[in-house]
Amino acid sequence: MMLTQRVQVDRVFHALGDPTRRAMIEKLSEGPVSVSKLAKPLDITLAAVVQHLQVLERSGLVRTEKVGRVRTCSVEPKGLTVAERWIADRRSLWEARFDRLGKLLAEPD
Amino acid sequence: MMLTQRVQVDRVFHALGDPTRRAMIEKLSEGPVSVSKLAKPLDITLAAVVQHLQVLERSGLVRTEKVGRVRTCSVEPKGLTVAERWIADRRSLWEARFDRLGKLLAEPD
DNA sequence: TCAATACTTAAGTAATTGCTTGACAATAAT
DNA sequence: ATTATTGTCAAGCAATTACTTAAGTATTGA
Repeated sequence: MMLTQRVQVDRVFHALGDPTRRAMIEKLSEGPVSVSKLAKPLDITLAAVVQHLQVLERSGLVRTEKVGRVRTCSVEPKGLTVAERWIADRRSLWEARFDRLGKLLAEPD
Repeated sequence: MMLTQRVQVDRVFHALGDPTRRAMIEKLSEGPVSVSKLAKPLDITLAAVVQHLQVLERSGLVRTEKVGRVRTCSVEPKGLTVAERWIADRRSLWEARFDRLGKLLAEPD
């Protein structure tokens, strides 16, 4: 199912907006870990971590897979790409503006 | 005044976490505008826009200057760089992991 | 000078969010 | 078979956040 870009951007930036969730992504960038190992350094309950994990999964930033009783979490590179592209798009817009401004100053009427 | 990176990252991603604030940045990417012009398409009150603007300014994503009675807002490129770098750092970490995994698979003990 | 414009500020409200507790299910270890 | 581990789910609470209203200030225009 192909979600609109807008909704994807909304979810990704909302997910990245919370410092605990970013800390989780930072940890996962080093490699996949189980939910409880992910929770250990976070001084919140496991239940809270699971809730953050749901937000991260729905955003596409994290992928999880359960085998036996342990769920293993890992970063989903494509998720971060959504955020990267949004930022790059903004940058290209103001850079284009900056270029036009430069030309205008260089070649005054 | 040199803020710690962590606080900057917190503020930037918190600011980007709200869809209205992103819409404001999208508009500002096209060029500087006054507060009231920025507010026009946003179907919230001017006061609410000013509050979002304060968040954006404190995050370093937006810069404003008041001349006469009109405050002109523009994007601050350096702000987006903070977010870009955080993402790039995550990416480099899991790419390094991916490389090690590749070598491990290519040259089995 | 009087009115309109362009914000600003403070206070309060409503919605969202992050978190906890407690009960539960499934799997693994002894 | 019990017991411990690992995670899930639902309900509710507390803090934060987004927003509004209402009153005010400073600047510009007629």
